[in-house]
Amino acid sequence: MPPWEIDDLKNRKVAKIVFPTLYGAVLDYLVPPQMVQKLEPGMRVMVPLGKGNKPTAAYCVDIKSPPLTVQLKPLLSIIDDRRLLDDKMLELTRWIADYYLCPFGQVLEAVLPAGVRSQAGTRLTTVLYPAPLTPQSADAKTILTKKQFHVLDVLRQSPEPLTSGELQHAAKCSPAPIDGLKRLKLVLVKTVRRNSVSTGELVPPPPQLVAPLTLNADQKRVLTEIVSTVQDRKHETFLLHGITGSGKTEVYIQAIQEVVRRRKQAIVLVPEISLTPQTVGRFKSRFDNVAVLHSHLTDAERHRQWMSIISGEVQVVVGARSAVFAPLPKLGLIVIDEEHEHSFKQDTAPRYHARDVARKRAELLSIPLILGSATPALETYQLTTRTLSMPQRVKNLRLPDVQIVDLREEVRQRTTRGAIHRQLYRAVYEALRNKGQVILLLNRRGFSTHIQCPACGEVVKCPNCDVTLIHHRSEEIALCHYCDYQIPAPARCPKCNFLGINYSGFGTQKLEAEIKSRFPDATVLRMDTDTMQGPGAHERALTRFRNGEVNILLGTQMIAKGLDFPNVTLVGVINADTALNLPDFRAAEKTFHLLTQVAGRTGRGDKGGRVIIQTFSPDHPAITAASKHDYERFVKQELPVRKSLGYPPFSSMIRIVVRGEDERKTLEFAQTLAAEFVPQKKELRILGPAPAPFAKLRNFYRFHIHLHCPDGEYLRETVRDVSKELKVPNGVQYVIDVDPVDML
DNA sequence: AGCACGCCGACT
DNA sequence: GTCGGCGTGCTC
Repeated sequence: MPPWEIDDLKNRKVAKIVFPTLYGAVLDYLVPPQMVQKLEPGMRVMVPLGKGNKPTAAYCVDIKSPPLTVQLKPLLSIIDDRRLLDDKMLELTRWIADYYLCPFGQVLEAVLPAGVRSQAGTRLTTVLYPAPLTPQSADAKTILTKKQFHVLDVLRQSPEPLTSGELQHAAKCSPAPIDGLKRLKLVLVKTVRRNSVSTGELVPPPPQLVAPLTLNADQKRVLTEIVSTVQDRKHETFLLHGITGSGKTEVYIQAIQEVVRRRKQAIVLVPEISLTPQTVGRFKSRFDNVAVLHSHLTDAERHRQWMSIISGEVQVVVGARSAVFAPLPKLGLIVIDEEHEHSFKQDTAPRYHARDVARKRAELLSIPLILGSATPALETYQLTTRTLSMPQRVKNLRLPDVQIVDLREEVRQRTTRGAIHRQLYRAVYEALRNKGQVILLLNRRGFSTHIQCPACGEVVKCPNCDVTLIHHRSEEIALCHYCDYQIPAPARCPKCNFLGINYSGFGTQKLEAEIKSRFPDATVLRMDTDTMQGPGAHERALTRFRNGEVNILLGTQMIAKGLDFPNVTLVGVINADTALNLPDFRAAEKTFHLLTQVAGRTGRGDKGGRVIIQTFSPDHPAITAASKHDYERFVKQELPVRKSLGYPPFSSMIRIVVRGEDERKTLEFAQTLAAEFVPQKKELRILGPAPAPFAKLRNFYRFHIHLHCPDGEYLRETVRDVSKELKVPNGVQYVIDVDPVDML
């Protein structure tokens, strides 16, 4: 090979390319010389793929010098004119793919919103611009007609290239003179990407900023600790353990203000349900430029927000789970509010937990992370070294008194046939008489939750999902809450045709009916997935409640979180046991969280507040601890249980769900898969395969395998190795869930 | 994940 | 003889 060719090869670059689909592979492509200058990692490119060299969009994740020998295909073109992911984000996505055992490309697709990938709200347009002055063009100019001269002048005056239409409008001419100028090469064309909807320089009016609130002693102490870490420019994960109503949000805001003063930026993650105008408004009233990322944005809006964020205009991003990927160029702090919420775990691949991704991102950037909660997840409690406590409510408000009602006793004495027993009834009555508002929690929607034939015992179930159908009285249907299968509510037993089929069990619809009949003068509002359809429904309902138009608010767990209404003097839990008896090792923790959170909705005004919990398990540690607002006590009871059973936070866990329409084939594969892990040693424990708690869902049979190991890296490595070699039979799929939060 | 290649049944 | 069934294996 002649030396100049070797030299030529040496100067070539190889792009490492990752595909959106394509099993985890990273492929090498040659960067053509004219693209070497422009291409950077974190841009997307078009590359030829496969024998047909089909042009395919993919991600450039790295650029290297090539080995001299290998034959590589050259890439075709560059899609993006700026980097979508910087080095740290690429490192973060690589970590996610590695940790959550999913293909790199899939992570990249999840990190970049669809609207950004499609460049929604922009379109390719052909624009005209004047040719630079040359001797030839000066010559050509002498033969121009008057009209052509005018048109060229107009285009020269324009600061931006114009489309043909725009130029015709500006120069008041037909296309003819423009065509003439194009022929003379005095006007040139190019294709650019433009906003398809002119945003009309949408500069919002600067917000009326509100002054900081005065902090109490606890808040000041906590803020000082956080601020000192911000100054140190190093990573630290803080657990901000503040009881409900202790003023965590104000601490976040003032910590972020410190960050903004240092010309850095912040992300605040909240559960989607908290992304109400109320919460968002608090941030917007304190910072000049807040971007809100919620699930109701259109692709074009999200794209515009994202561009605004990556350009550095935005100080604070407030958003749900995926906002952890917001591309702030000078990120200085991440806050996760209500960090124990399960909605921070994504339930489709990549199954990442925003809390753990945030921790990694904060580590990579050497910035602090604040995890805030009144009821921290046990993982967080156990694994966080810097805990900041705020054990007092603001304005010295007291936590409400909690009374436990033993339902076994009530049922034995047959005091009522309804859902509201004596003590709760009396408490509601008194609260209403004293002009207070009431919140009632019942974690089941629908009317009756159980339809059973007393003659033959048949229970009406979903044929696709093997769960009981729920009676919805408004539409007189029996509905599956998992796949939406529905039938008209049966009057006869579908099996034996007996006419007196029984409807039993309480859902929110039935509770609403009971309240209306027993408190006919009160205004009742029901909040559950059925009544809260459509954007803004949630907020409208809460506004009515806040304005006092509603006396009693009842609903599922969506009413338990974050609401701050001073006039709520009573919270009633209709049945605390619904979550307690689920086959999930976190059942007790979930129950404790729910009860503590809902109890915190009262006692936020000067009227005080009380809580009544109806339960069949009045002695259960989760319930007694919640009734005393005693987090430490719950933790001390629960951690030893987790330890003895080898559950998180004392071990890492991976759940594998195998599903398929053929029950035998599915089980066989699950058994084969589980057997692959048996020869593994160390402290790796294998449970299953066993039928998943929802053994059949949407016509798929489901089996799960649980793997536990104190050494999480070893566990992931093992599963990675096994799944690499695995061949999966047709009609069977499996899902790997690292650090699962949902065990159903 | 797609998409090609490949090797065996029912059709013009 | 051909169209097409979906099993298996590759994609720089």
